[in-house]
Amino acid sequence: MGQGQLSAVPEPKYWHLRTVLVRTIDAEFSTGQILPNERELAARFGVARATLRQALDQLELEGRLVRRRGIGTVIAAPRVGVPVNREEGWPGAQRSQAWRVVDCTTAPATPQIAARLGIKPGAIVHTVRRLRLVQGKAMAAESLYVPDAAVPNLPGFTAEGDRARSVLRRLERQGIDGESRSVELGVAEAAEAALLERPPGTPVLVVTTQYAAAGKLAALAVSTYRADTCKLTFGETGAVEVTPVPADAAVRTAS
Amino acid sequence: MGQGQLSAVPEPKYWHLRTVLVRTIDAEFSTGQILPNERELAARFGVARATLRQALDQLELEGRLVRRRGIGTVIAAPRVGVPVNREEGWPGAQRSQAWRVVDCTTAPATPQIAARLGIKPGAIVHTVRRLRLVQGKAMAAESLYVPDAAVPNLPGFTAEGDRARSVLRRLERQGIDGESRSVELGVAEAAEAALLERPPGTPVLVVTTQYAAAGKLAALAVSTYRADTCKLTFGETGAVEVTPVPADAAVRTAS
DNA sequence: TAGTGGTCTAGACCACGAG
DNA sequence: TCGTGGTCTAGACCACTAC
Repeated sequence: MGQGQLSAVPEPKYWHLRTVLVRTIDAEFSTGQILPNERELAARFGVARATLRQALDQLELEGRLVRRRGIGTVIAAPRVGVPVNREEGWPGAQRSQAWRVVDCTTAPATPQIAARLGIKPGAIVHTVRRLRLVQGKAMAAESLYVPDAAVPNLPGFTAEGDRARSVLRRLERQGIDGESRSVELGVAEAAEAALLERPPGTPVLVVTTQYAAAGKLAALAVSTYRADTCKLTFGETGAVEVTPVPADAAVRTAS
Repeated sequence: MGQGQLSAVPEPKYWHLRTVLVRTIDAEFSTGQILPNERELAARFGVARATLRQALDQLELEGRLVRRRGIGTVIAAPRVGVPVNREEGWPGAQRSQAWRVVDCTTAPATPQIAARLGIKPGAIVHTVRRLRLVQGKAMAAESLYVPDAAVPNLPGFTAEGDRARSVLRRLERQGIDGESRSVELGVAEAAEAALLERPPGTPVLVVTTQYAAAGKLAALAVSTYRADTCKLTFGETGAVEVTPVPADAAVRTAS
């Protein structure tokens, strides 16, 4: 691993440092390998540790590095392509082991949720929290909001696991007419962060899905995907699979 | 604006500070207003400026704040919903003023691009860079890679504006059979950052689209959307528009 | 010129993981 | 116990904007 000596350029040190590190990583390191520790790297490049960390922050945001306290900074595996579509996301897809129910609550809707569901504030809403596992790892946490009116006359279960299953089965049975989605950047709050086994503030891709059935909004799903390890994929009709998924990044840089 | 006094909790100061700031902003500030300056805020909450900045970093990542050097920290407007679909993205949609061509180059493909296009390295590829304007502001920068084989016998224009138009018109005429997309988090490199009028390292949503025509990959688009101001929307068939876009955030918190 | 956010430093201590 | 990354501090200087 080269020595460095940042030239006196008008760009910030941490940005130049990032560029140098990208080159070094691509050339001399491979997935799973551990970088020298931060204090040594900082010394090697002649910068303060905080400045080095600023560069590492960037690389972590890009999914190139994972930093583990007590372990070190390791080269991350390429991001996992996670299909986001009706088959994968809709509660009906119980057959695919993609989602695992965490818990389920039934309560009057908060004003915000009511507004987004298009129902009266205070109307009963079931909230099913689920966890999406990919290759055995928690990749996304979801809150699925279902107006009680959309799944009327639920059996009077007491166990929340039973109610969750009941709600999901109802949705599955009635099917959906369509869905509309949005994706934006967010940070994981405490609860989500815990489910995703990450610290609070972890960047996430927030996927908001509206499921329509019988001309009404049947459910609203807010899913937070780990931005460090996930690449959301949206397959579409008629698409031709050409690329056998080449390496991974470095392509945007190569424009 | 309240005084603060961070309680001695086991969570990091900057995270607690973020929570306090979120509440304060939601309660006492509205879009466009300017927060007290960083030095004063730090003093008010009894923390170092760096710690305060860590909290502000989070809020900026969430799109709640925009910090302008020489001006101050202002409350950001809600994110703009940006439609991402065939009508908006496909070069054929010249009628919509969404995209503006920046430049166009014709050159042998780099190994990375060749691999992703499923062509031989060194084969000729046209690269059209475009800028997506929403409400007059630059929201996304795109590199559209088109194998020369997909648009054969282009007229021998010299001006790159003409060649760009020519390539796009060809694509438009032949139409597409389908497309497949992926979305992931990235940071803006120097060139993209300049187009987006943001500093290098700005977080972006990277949308990669494969356009298929006649059973082959006709084009590959890599678009980088400003993560701070954009919410990507994917409209779908049969979807029911229920929400008239309520306020904005704060809903995920309210789960 | 004065005020803002952006960068950078040198140091300290803490929390976690492995031995 | 030791080494790692995570947090926090107090201060300095720079770059940009407005006046």
